[in-house]
Amino acid sequence: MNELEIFKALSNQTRLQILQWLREPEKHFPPQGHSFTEVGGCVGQIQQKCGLTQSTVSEYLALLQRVGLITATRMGQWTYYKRNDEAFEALGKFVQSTL
Amino acid sequence: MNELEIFKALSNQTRLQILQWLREPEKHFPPQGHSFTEVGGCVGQIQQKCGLTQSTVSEYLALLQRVGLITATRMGQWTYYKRNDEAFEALGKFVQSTL
DNA sequence: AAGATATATCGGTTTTTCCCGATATACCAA
DNA sequence: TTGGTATATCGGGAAAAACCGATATATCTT
Repeated sequence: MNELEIFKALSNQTRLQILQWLREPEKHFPPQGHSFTEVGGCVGQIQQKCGLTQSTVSEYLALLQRVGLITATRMGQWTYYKRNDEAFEALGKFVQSTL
Repeated sequence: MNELEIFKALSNQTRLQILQWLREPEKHFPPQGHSFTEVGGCVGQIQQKCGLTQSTVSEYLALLQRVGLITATRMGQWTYYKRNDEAFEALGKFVQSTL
C-alpha cells in the first residue's frame, strides 16, 4: 500500500465521487446484466454520470485501480470496476494510527 | 471537514513525513522549553529535519493547519504546531464508512 | 531604538496534474 | 471479414502544485 499515491488518487473531486458511487452501485447505476456486488459498475455508466470524456474517466479508473482502491473485471467488451473494501479499511486504520 | 482539500494536503511526501513526526514529537525533536504534548513542535525544528527552505516548510504547515490536520500555538517568537487527533479520527472514519 | 532571531508572505520558475481529442485495441455480431 | 461498440492509450495545452529566494512582520534583547 503506497499511501502517498493513494492520497494523490483521492485528490480529485470526480474520483472521490466515483468512489462514493461504487460504494453502493445498485443505488447509482441502472440495472445491468451482472451483479453489482460481484463486479461493480462499468466504465460507460460511470462516465455518463461524470460528464467527463470517456478517455478521462478510463484513466481515472485505471489510476484508482493502480493504487489498489478498486478492482477490475473484464466481461466481454465491458470492464467493471468495484470498490476494494480491504483497501479502504487499511487506509482508514493508517490515517488513524500511523499518520 | 473538506475531504478533498485534506487529501490534497496529504498528497506530498514531506507533509506526510511532518505529520508522522508530529504524531510523536518527543521522539523526533530535541528537548524544548514547552511540553510536546501541549503544543507540538516548532517550525525551525521541523524545517531542519525536512531539508527544505524555511519558506516552504512554513507554507506546508500553514496548509496543514488550514485544512484542520494540525493546530498552531504562538509562544513568543516561536510557532508550535501540533497534530489534531480528532481530525485524523474523523478522516479515518470517513475513509472507511463513506468513501 | 536597534539588532538578532523566528516565522509568514510574495513573486516567479519548474514540475505535475487535469482533461481533452485522436487513435489504438479488444470483443462481439452478422 | 467487416462493421459496431466498449475501453485503453497517446500527445498535448491549460491549470495547479512544488519549491525557491527575497522580503515583510513579530517578538525578544540590550
